[in-house]
Amino acid sequence: MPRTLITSALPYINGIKHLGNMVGSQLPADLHARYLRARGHEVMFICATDEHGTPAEIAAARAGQPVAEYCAEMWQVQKDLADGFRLSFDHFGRSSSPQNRRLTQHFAGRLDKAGLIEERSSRQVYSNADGRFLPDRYVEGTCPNCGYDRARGDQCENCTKQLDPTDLIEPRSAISGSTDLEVRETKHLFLLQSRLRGDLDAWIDRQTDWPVLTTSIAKKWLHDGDGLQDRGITRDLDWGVPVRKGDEPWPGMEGKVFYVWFDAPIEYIAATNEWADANGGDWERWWRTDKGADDVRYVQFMGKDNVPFHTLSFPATILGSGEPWKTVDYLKSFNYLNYDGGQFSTSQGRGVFMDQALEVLPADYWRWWLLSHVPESSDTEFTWEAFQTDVNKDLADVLGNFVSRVTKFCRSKFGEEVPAGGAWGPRETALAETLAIRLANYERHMDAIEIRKSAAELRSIWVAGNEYLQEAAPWATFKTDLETAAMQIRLGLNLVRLYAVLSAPFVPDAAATMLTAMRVEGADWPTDMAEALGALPAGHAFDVPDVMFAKITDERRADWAERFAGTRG
RNA sequence: GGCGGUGUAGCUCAGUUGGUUAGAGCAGCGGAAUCAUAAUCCGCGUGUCCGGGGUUCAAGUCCCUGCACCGCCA
Repeated sequence: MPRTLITSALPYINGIKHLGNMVGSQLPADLHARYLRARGHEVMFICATDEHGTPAEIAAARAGQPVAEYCAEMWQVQKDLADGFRLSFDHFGRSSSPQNRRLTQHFAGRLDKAGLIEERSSRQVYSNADGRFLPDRYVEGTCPNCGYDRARGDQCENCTKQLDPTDLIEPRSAISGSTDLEVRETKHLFLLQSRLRGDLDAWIDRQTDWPVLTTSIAKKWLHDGDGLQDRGITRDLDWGVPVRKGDEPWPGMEGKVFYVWFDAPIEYIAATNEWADANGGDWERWWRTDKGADDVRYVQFMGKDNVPFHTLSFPATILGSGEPWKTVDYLKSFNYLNYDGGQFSTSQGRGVFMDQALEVLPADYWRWWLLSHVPESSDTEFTWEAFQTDVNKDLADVLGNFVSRVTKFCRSKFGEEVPAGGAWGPRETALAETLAIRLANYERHMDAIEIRKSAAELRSIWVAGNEYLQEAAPWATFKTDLETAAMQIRLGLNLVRLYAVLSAPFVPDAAATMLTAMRVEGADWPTDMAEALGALPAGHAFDVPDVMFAKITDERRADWAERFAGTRG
């Protein structure tokens, strides 16, 4: 059985993600996972919250909670929302897990042994009032260049000049506002990525089937300017993985933690370990090529902003360890989803957030629209008008109405069981042939993770059912030839079953509704079209389902457009 | 400022290594049908492929340049 390991970029813990975040990682990853499971693959689908770092500490402080407690609560919130969107993770982990702490320390120890870690001293701003070192962006002050009084320590947003925190006039802590700051000498560990440049370059060169978006970003970072830079992998924080060399203490690094970008991707592995600990499975057969992972295909999903970390930093960690870990086989990256002429914005609360989306409509509406418009080759625009017309047309009119017209016609003319009699003619054979071709196209696009094309093909498959009904016109046939009408509607009911199976990766809830209505449990992916269209035999009882997709009215659309235009709340 | 991306029908987008009359869905117009969520099906598109140069027998597709919008800068 083919085995596929799928990871979605990890959502950061400090708040609820918006649809733009989800559409570029978790949602397409889920589509792929569901599809491959339906095709009989053994799938391990992993996601987790990325919990460490300063933003989490600050968010917790704002919420008046200890950071561990805050993260635990937010993890539950994100887990519930993932469930709400039917994201079918095999495990939704936490980068703060003991498994990740152990693995992160293990990798650091290995990298050190390989001579790839160096200690370097740097001068950093320390806030006495806050009792901590401040990352550059958390030092604010007046810009020496333009006089803007809210310049950040890394850059002035007003004049865009790059700054060092010590350049700022009257610097203060962005956390507490305290001006009681001093510059202290502190030591940090650096991962000597520059030494791995040749290995990484060769590794990237081998990925000939990756999207250009992915490899071009990696190449740029490898070759531009001075090339790949060594990277600080530790921070002076409390919240994080304590710096250790594997099981050993790291002299001089007491009280420091690994930088969030060092431990976060390791959580992909650790989350699988968490899964194994919780379910009694073997996680190493997914990750260690010396322990059975040789035949695993590993696919990652992420937005384009995450590509450098997954093509360079994380591979540097893995390759540098010198151990036989699995590296990514295919990296699917996405552009951005824009919201009504601008960007989705977490800080400004602009756009639709995961919790709000589920408040106004069921998951399938969002899944369908977002996946069929996923920003694969360029940025994509979300507008309420487009969302309304597309969803009403595709889901309510084309798919939902197909199910209604078939089941209701049958109930009124033949009763609630699959009618007997009649035999296929040329029209039915032609439909089966058309569907077989379209199914092959659908599979090809789904295999290649060409999501928009997959959605378009699936929609064509739905349309084919309406075309057939329109031409066959069982309501007319019924008046003159009862047997043929029975055959036609029997085929229609079988199409409902087929559509449930094929549509499940995109709209799992609607698919389940359709299968339940057809009184079918666990339908297999079709291999022979004619056979699949005869799966429901004469006499098989079914139920007429409720309207599957209520249409979005102009009033509701206008309402939402207004509600989500500005700030959350 | 540096780097990168985008600019194709009213809208959202496809357009493989340059090659026949530039495509899809939606919207719009006309028709058929009436089983169905006023739902379906069929037919209808001469769009300076952002502008300007250039390479070529041939460019939306390559090169240069200008403009506009956008992103990233650890």
